[in-house]
Amino acid sequence: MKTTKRKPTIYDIAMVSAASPTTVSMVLNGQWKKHRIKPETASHVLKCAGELGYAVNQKARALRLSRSGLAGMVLPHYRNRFFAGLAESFEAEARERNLCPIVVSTQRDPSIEARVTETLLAQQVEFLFIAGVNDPSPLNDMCTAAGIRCVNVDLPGPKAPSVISDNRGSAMELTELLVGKLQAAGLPIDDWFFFGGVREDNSTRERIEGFNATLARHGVSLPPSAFRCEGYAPRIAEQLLAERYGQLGRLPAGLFVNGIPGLEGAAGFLATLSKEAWNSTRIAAFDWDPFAAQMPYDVTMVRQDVEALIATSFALVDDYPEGETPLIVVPAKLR
Amino acid sequence: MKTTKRKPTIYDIAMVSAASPTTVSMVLNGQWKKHRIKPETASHVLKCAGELGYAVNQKARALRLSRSGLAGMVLPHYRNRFFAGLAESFEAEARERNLCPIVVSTQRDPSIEARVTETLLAQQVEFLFIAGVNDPSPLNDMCTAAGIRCVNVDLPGPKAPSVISDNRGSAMELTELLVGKLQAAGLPIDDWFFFGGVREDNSTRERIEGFNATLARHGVSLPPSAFRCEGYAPRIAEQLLAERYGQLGRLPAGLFVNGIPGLEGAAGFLATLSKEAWNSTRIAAFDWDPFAAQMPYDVTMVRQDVEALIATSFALVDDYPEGETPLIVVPAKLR
DNA sequence: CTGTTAGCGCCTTCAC
DNA sequence: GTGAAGGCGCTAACAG
Repeated sequence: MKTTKRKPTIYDIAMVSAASPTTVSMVLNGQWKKHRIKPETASHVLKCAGELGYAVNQKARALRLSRSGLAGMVLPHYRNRFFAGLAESFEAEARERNLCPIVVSTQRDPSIEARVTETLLAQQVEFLFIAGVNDPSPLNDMCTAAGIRCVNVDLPGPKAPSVISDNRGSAMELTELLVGKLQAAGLPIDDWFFFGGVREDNSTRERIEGFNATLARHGVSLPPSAFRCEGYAPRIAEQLLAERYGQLGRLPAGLFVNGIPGLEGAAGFLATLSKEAWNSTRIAAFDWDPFAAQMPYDVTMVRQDVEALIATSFALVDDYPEGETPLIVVPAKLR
Repeated sequence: MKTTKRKPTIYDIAMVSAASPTTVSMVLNGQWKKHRIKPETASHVLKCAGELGYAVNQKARALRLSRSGLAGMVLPHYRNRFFAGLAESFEAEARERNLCPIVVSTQRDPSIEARVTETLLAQQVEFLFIAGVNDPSPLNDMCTAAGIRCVNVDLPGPKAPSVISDNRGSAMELTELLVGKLQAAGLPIDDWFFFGGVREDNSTRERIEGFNATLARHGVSLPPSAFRCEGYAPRIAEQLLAERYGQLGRLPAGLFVNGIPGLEGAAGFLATLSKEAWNSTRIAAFDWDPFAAQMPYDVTMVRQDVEALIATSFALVDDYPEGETPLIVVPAKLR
């Protein structure tokens, strides 16, 4: 076994195969047909390359072609099915296009978001997808400054094209479904608690709007106290729900959990209750989790269509609306 | 706002700041102190760089220095807390070292595993961590052929240094704990079903050994029929459990679920049962999931120490045991 | 059909 | 203190 320290280059292959570097390069790129290189030469070169264990140095190729072959994506973390799905769809689609996916998590920390974006841009990624950050605009600015295309995924921003889920529509559908369940169970339809997420976030705002719109159609209007959106941490949701329970002396009939981390927290509190308590409530949640679906209480979740989100984003970078920042809305699915 | 197509280079900065490319390079690398460049020159260069929105081209730097600044990791997916945790710990640690993390998922598909590894090697990653693949050895060979260090994370292999969780020890602890719970509840300690995972996998083998060893200490020996390890898919686990339930007409007293996807499937079947059924069983599982922890039945999970796994792996690439392939075992935590 | 040449953007000796 | 020159590995004109 050769234990050469240095990796073989096309010059090594040229040496061994007694061809010129150019010939080797063309053969390796499969362009030898076009340049009418003798098949025997080609196969000989290929054989030598194989024996040397040659692999292109993408760095050098990238420098020469000024195409890195890298596709970048930033997202907050992988700890739930939504972001995990985004990451996996992104990777699959990138591979499909012979790009190397680089996805990096930011923990929703603006300073990490900036650093990561900088790193990715320095690596000359061919485009950047931005998901679940605090505010996409500064990152969008960094990209345009570097002349790199970017698209905001699932959170809109004025500085770049955005692809988002139909949060408003899904919230309406979900609420409608829950109202039906409450009525069927003989439970009141005007006794709700909406919690989790961040009020300023577009998705939260849209979901609240959809929720309210559907309730309004049923003649229900909720007081501000029925809404508590104070962050993504499960712990917060758990406390908020416990607090609400303390105030009412029971669970609200309808629980609208804005975000799966919130449901995680809520589950912690619900686990302390009895079956009777569970029977008197119906739960709606964004997004979807396989374990949550097996809980002993009634919970209906919305699964965002991550494949569509990613596919649409890729279509967008292919056909980039230079200068414009359209907002594309993708429907979600109910579970 | 400048909308130059081409990204600025150090030559652009040299032009604007009226210094030479060398000076610019040294300033940008923070080596100007060492080269006794005038502070005013330095700050002026820095200012110009900022105004131009300059960012180093890592491709070019990598080519020149033959250091890519990239750290690679492959894993099967992000859909559970174990792999999500591995990915996030890896990223954090890589960032700590000013490396750009590239983690790619393979869906446990050997052909994707090979392709991904090839891609990562072509990108000149400085080292590669390999987790949750089918068989690490071919990938290890690719790495050594390319002269790139690699370490197997949580699955050992003879071709590279490996860092794994103490599956045997944790399984023993977990089993001991479950036996205690069964005894306390007046349930039999010789009525078990062990399912999920893949028999050939090292982790499964180790867990079975630990499980059996602890039971043996309690004078219990299980028939082969008590073990069913036929894959990682939740669906399979669900079927196996349902089947076993059908055979016995009830749940086994002790359920040992090998892998969180298995628990996901098991949850699906358990959800169809009554509270009485739940009360007559105690569940043990690898690994940990926040929702599973809130289930209405008794489940004890092992949380693998992903931070330690990653930290140990990084230590290993720093101080690489050239030629040797040690096996380092890291303890896990019970929950 | 194949070889020569000139960079891609950056860093690092070595002169001045 | 600063600048000039060469080359990392690869590719795409051009010449032969």
